[in-house]
Amino acid sequence: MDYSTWLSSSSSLDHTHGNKSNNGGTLCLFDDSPVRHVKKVEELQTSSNEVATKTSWLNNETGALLEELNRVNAENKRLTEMLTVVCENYNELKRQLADYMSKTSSNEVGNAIKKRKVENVTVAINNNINATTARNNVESSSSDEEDSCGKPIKEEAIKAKISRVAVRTEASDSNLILKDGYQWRKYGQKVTRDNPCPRAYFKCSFAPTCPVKKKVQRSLEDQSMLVATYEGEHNHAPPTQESTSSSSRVFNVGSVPSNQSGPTVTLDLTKPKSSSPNGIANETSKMLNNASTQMNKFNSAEFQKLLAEHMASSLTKDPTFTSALAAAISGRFAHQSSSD
DNA sequence: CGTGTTTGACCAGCGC
DNA sequence: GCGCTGGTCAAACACG
Repeated sequence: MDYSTWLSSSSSLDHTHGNKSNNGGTLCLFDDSPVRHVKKVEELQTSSNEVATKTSWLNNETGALLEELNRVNAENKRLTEMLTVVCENYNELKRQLADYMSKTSSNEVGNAIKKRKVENVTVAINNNINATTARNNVESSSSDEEDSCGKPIKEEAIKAKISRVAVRTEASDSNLILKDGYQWRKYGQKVTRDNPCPRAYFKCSFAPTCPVKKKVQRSLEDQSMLVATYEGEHNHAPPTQESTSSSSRVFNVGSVPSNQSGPTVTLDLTKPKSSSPNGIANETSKMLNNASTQMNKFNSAEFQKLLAEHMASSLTKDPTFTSALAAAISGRFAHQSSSD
């Protein structure tokens, strides 16, 4: 909205003579007694001053917001650069780990290393990669993983995007259902050897169109933690919140909990120790998730919407501005009606 | 009656 | 080959 045109229009009144103005055409306001003319002129002058003050304030506010926007953009750029560096470091670490694992397997255990154990390592690597990059749309580089013998690892293990999420729940809560925005169909439950707590098997309810599966099991160390292992990627959008809001536990993988009193949502960062490359990578992925969340917040349409709302709110909440605006509008209407 | 869950049976991979 | 284990199937069941 361009208040300056209204301002110039208001200031074009002929105050000194209290008479008809040919260029503005605000005739009807001044076809009255001289005393009332003076009063109206004074009122309009006051309104005009208020609008001018408000415009000045608006300009300052806009400048401040633009400055903030520039600052956020610069920070965004800096974080992107950091992200690139961290990804490069992580890839280097992963390569060193692979080298170390292959050396270890050939030197210490030789060719007798078990295929299942190698697969476990692969899964661990995939976990870290997915935790680090899932929200940044960086492709997993694990597709060329090979075992100690140089053979390609089982195709499912490579193709399936595996990620692991730990969610804190009530220890007394016996069911293994946790809502993550998608709908799941349970197709099995099994007690595994290494954990007395049963493991539940779920398929995406869009199966077979959507191949995603998940396994949910209580953590052996902390039974209040539900560990969900996801395999594959959804090829469809999650159902609307309305359709899934019946559950008490709704979370987003890798996101900041929206409610402080809600469940603690973490990626499963507990397994590898921080002194190991995996541990470092996990710490990195944790930082990246936070950074990514912040970046997304500033870049999102939601943030822009909030910005616009903040500006609108700042204007409408100011009583002097609204009265000045009303006066200016009434003056404008008078201006138009007189020119007709 | 349709949909989702439960649970015992079955299968495949692996180690011995 | 056999047993163990994890994963899946499918009939029975529960529920709205």
